[in-house]
Amino acid sequence: MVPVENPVATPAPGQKKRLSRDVVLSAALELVDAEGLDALTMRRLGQELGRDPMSLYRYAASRAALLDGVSELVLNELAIIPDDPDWQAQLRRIAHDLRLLALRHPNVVPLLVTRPLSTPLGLRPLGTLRPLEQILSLLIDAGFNARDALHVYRAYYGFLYGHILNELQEFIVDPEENEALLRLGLHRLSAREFPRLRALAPVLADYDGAAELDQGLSILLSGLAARLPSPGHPTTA
Amino acid sequence: MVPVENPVATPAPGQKKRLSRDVVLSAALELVDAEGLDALTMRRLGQELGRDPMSLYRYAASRAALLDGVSELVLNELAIIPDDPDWQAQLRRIAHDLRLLALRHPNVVPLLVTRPLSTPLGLRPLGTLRPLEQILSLLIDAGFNARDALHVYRAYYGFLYGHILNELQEFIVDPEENEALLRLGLHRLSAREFPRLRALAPVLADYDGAAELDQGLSILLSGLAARLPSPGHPTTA
DNA sequence: GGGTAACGTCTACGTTGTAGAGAAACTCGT
DNA sequence: ACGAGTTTCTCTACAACGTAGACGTTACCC
Repeated sequence: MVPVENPVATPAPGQKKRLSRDVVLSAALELVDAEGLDALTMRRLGQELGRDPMSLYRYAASRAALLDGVSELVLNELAIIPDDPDWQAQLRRIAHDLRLLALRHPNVVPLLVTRPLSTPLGLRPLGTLRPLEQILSLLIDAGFNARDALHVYRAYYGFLYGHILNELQEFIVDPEENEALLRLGLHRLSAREFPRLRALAPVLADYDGAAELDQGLSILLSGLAARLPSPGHPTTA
Repeated sequence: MVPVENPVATPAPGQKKRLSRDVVLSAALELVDAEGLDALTMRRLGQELGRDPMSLYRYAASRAALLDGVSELVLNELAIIPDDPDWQAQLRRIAHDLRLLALRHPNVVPLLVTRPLSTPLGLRPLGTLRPLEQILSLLIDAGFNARDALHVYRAYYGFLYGHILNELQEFIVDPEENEALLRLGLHRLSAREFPRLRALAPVLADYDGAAELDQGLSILLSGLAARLPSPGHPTTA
């Protein structure tokens, strides 16, 4: 009998096949999703893949590069269709998509947010620059000039990231507990120094992130549209 | 001769006086400002203070707690005067203050942004909750009901943090280099895949963060004011 | 002084990222 | 089918890290 394609048939899923960048990054993402960023060590990831930790360096030059890879992988889940002429609707959709993505991978958000701070724009993983490029394209195609497109992008992405950070911060600690003060750990706060916060406990506890995001977007997008030469009529600049 | 207040006069600055939480945190902040977050290790900080690393544990229970302490220290630089009835002006001022603070301590921003993600609201260092409480106070005193105040706060802080992250990301790499494409490292990008980004190099290079922040705030604040029952006339809810 | 508590140091352990040398497995021309 | 050449993976080792626990040292109070 000739050897089969996969020489050692490993019934247990994902044990000993050939490695690849995607396999490594996916495993890394899985680990981060399941146990948080700190759990992602080279040794642990190696163990998860049934491989020597050192083998990983073939697919990511360092731990930092591995983290970048994970960011990239996650951002690839975001689809941007640059053909839609209705830029506001498109930006709205993308915002909600990104929000859901963040909720799906909350442990990755710190990466998305902080890694770019230590990497100059041009040296970032391409996957993380693609959304930027595509949104610029979208806006320019919709009639903005390049400079204005950049302004819109900045206000938009700034607000979007801000919202996501905000929402993730307010995650409930102990869903078992149903007294809001306790659930958020607010009982520790002195009632004299933090009366407002304590009083807001119930409101804090039921946070509708999607609605809040949408309202903010409405304000921002209509404000931007009003303030800039409306797309389709390239006026000044 | 009675012993003086400071028993051992150490002429060399900052060598051997008694430690204290403030001394430790300040040294930590200095180190982070100068060399980045990774440079802040217990051993290194100990060395910086001329002390055994272990002594630090008297003043911060762990490295994580030390980081929280640094966040707190930085946020204490932010002054909020809760008496101003002109909430928009006040929020504007605070936003610009926080922006400058972030530019002064760019290496601390990742802390400000990510630490809260791993700490439930109520368990955060008090110093980091105080701004929240004070801004809520400000808004409520200005006439908002509690629920609306929270909405305003969220939109505002979300946008503010988003802007700060955005601005810090676009920091120039090599100020010596004066060709924008090169300065931002954008020359690495394929002209086919990233035409928009590359074309925007000169615009990216001269980023007026303060102006951009201010415009965004204008949009947001006036939008919020228009959308909510105007302060002074507590209507619904 | 002497007792007590706070402060600081020492030593030691387990874990981390990763350099460097080598073994093992795959690929391909013949 | 086979050996050369390349790619992939493993082994060993090291310096640096966070921190537990026991111990010495200093400051303070009556």
